[in-house]
Amino acid sequence: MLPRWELLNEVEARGVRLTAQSRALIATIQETTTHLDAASLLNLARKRNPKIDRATVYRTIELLKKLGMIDELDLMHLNGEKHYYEVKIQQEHLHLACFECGQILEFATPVFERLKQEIAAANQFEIHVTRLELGGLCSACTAKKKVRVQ
Amino acid sequence: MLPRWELLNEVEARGVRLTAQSRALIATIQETTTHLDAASLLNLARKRNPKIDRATVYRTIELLKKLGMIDELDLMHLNGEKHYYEVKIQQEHLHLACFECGQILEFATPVFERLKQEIAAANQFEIHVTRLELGGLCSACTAKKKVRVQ
DNA sequence: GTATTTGCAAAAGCTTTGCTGCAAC
DNA sequence: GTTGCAGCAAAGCTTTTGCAAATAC
Repeated sequence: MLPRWELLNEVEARGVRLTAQSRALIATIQETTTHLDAASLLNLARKRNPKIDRATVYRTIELLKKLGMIDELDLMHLNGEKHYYEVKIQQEHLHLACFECGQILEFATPVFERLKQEIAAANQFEIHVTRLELGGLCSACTAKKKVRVQ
Repeated sequence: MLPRWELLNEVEARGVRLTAQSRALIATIQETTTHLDAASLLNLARKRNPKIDRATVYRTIELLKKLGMIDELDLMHLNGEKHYYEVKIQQEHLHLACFECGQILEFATPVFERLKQEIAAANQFEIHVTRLELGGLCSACTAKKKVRVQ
């Protein structure tokens, strides 16, 4: 795993004061390695602090987004319109969503970095956030499909 | 402008029967060059056929998506959670969304094609849909920011 | 004591769905 | 006469917001 933000330390290092609730939420995001949506995050964080409210979840997510410490994903809207969150890691990566089995693959390559540089240069665009998502069939589901066709 | 689907012809060529309503909707999508959301599409299409309903808009969009003739965009959710639609063109391109002025830039480059090939090969993934969106500041807004800072 | 942040509940925004009736062949 | 699509209205899902009460310092 590539280096991720140490969320709690980083946030407080920036002078933001945290309450018990947002601390529980941030700790939950930190230790969870799957892609969390707001509802799942709420459920998990309530194990640490049962009185957390939905509104606090969204407000904490908003904070972490503003600080640039988490990324918001759509994951091709495979399961409705909700958003997913992940701690930013140093190396930008992309998400492959399988329409068949719902699996999410992550992939990083230097070509992506180069592409970003080209985009920024060609358009004089200052890139803050990147979201590259691809939908299709993972290798397992492609294989299954071929069997079916034969 | 790169070649786009001739939506009406193409859809009917695939044996789909269209009603006056979906025909009006598809014609509207065809001739509109900006990124349309469902509500704007409805408003525009009603000029051709005033009795179109919202549900028909969504059902027609669904059809075109399934046929792979339009792409669905989020445009970094600059204006809420709605989706935007555009007729697919042969060359894949990406969208740059300016957080400051809301402008959407489009950009195409062979590097993106190469990246997709690499992704497909490395993951044995059959890519059906691609969504690359970048958020940040366009050149004008970057310039303004610099002036302010000086 | 003052300034924030929370919880609650309600609203908002966008999309989907069930059902009845209309339309197409 | 069947089959299916449209319109309508309601519901659904996720996110946002206003406000009074609670919390942090």
